[in-house]
Amino acid sequence: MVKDIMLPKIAKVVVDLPVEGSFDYSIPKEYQKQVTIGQRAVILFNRRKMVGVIVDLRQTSRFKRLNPLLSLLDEVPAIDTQALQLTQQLSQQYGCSWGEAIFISLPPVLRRNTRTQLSLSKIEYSPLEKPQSIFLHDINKEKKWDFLRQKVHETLRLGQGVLILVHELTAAEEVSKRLGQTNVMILKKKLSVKQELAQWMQFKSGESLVAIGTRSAVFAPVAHLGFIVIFDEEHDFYKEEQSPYYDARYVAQMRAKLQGCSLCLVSAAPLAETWKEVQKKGWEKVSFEPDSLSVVQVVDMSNYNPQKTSIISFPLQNQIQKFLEAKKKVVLFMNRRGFAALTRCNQCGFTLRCERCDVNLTYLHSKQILVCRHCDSSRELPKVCPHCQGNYLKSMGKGIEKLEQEVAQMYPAAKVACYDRDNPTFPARADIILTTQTILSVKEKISFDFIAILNFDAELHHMNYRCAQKAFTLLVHLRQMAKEKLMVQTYMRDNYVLKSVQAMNYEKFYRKELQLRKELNFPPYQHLVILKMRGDKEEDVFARSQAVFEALDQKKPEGVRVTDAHPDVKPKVRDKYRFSILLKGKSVKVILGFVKKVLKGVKKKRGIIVTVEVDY
DNA sequence: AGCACGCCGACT
DNA sequence: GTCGGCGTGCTC
Repeated sequence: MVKDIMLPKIAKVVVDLPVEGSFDYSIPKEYQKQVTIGQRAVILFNRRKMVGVIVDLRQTSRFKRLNPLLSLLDEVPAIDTQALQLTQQLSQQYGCSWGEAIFISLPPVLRRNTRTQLSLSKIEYSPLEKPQSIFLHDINKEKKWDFLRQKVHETLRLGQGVLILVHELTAAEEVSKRLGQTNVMILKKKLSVKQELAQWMQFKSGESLVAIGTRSAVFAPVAHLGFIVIFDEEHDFYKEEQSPYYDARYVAQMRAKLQGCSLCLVSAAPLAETWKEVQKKGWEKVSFEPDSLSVVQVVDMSNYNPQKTSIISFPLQNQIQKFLEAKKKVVLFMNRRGFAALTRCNQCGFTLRCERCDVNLTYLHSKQILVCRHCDSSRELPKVCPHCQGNYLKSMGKGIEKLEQEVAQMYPAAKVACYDRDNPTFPARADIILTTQTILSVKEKISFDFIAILNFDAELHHMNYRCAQKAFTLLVHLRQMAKEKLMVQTYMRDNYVLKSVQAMNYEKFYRKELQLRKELNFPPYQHLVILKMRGDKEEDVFARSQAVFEALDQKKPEGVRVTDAHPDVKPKVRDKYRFSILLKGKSVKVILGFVKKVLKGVKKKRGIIVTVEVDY
């Protein structure tokens, strides 16, 4: 009888909805002995059958009438207490409900009404001595792998697990190969329900001790986690594209702290945020003798190409000739995909545009189609002008496919090919490769004799506080990939990004970059919360944004800055007009709390979706 | 998120 | 009179 009183009667349950707080359910007698925190249960929520997660157990509830738990789905908690804490922190940092955070951390199979028979790891493990935070400067390929191999080996010897995050799946294969461990599991996308479940259980049971994967792998239930590695943290791929817009790098750091495990960031050109952390928080910096460095030659285009006649300057032509004669590979880098950025009728001036996004369509010569860079929709190139039926459609604005034709004409003896997201097979046999960012995905595997960046300045002209960082990262990586020479064509030869890479002076870049971030109140000194609003009618979305802005501006707490409501970088995508408001301040928590309060107070408007993003 | 409740305009 | 639009609020 006494025992019976101690059994839990009430379960606090959260669901995958944007609602704050948990909900009380009575636990039927037959479940009271087996119920635990972290199990999933089927519940009736607002007359709907849903899957919820039990986050607490109680004896009493302040509610009179409770619905019962309909059934329990797991024998052993699907989510352990540390993972629950992690998701709670995630919800606070990225402004979603705890429930949404929990469900985003579960693999899609477990978000649904599926039963599991999980078993927990019974492997013996030794506790950690002292968790380390390591920054591994990726400037010596072989020694980098030696270091990581040894670290991973050490961790496994203690019976602890390893989590490795990569920016894309192709890199996972390479990492797995380099580590040469047997109990490695790559978290692939697009698995069958059965496979996905099997993979999840292999980590829970300790059968696999090393998880390698992209973004969502940060939640992999690796048993006795002892070591987290993040490769190339500077990639945008670590940011989730849907709400909650979490950042896997940051979540990994939260997880390391919670779990008391070691963390290692591996990067050739880390984020300024990381550089500061390493200096200020006394991270261990591991840096080896750098591999031999290629020469950097800067071509000042205002001297060599004042009339802007060709994107390939004379010095570049000379170099291409020289390398081709020596039977060496040439890579020409330009960050513009496709053939033409603009297709217009020379008779009536009609320009081919995406109706749903109001942007010019990009012509892809390789696929003979026009694509929209915002919504990815595509259509065939019309034979005649849709407006005047004339025969004068003309393409303008060079992409790498157009360049391919020009270069092929200039060097008829050379084999020329494109490598970008539209031509994704690596042209191994080409003499001259025209490429975009895509080239970075072969960074670990291939290097080239000569790389030229045709239009470096384009990298610096984005309206984003991270653009200098991105340009720096790009330059460093391309310099590493070029065995002999990196050529940079620019009109801005005195820019600090270029200067720092020329001198390979990391300190110089980060000092300047951090100073600018500080002056302009950007991360890591202050945090950014971006409010995005979208809807069908431009006036309505703007009116709502304006109303939200006014309310924010009126009640903003001390030290928080709010910008006007302005059209987004992409003002229209898929027929939805988009506006944003930016908030800056020292504490994300304070800003998010404030934003939530204000949004509750401002009148809602039908069909307008509001989302919140942090630090991007 | 989704679903009910409730309050105002044009219809058999 | 009432059907149905949409703004508001709640979900244990």
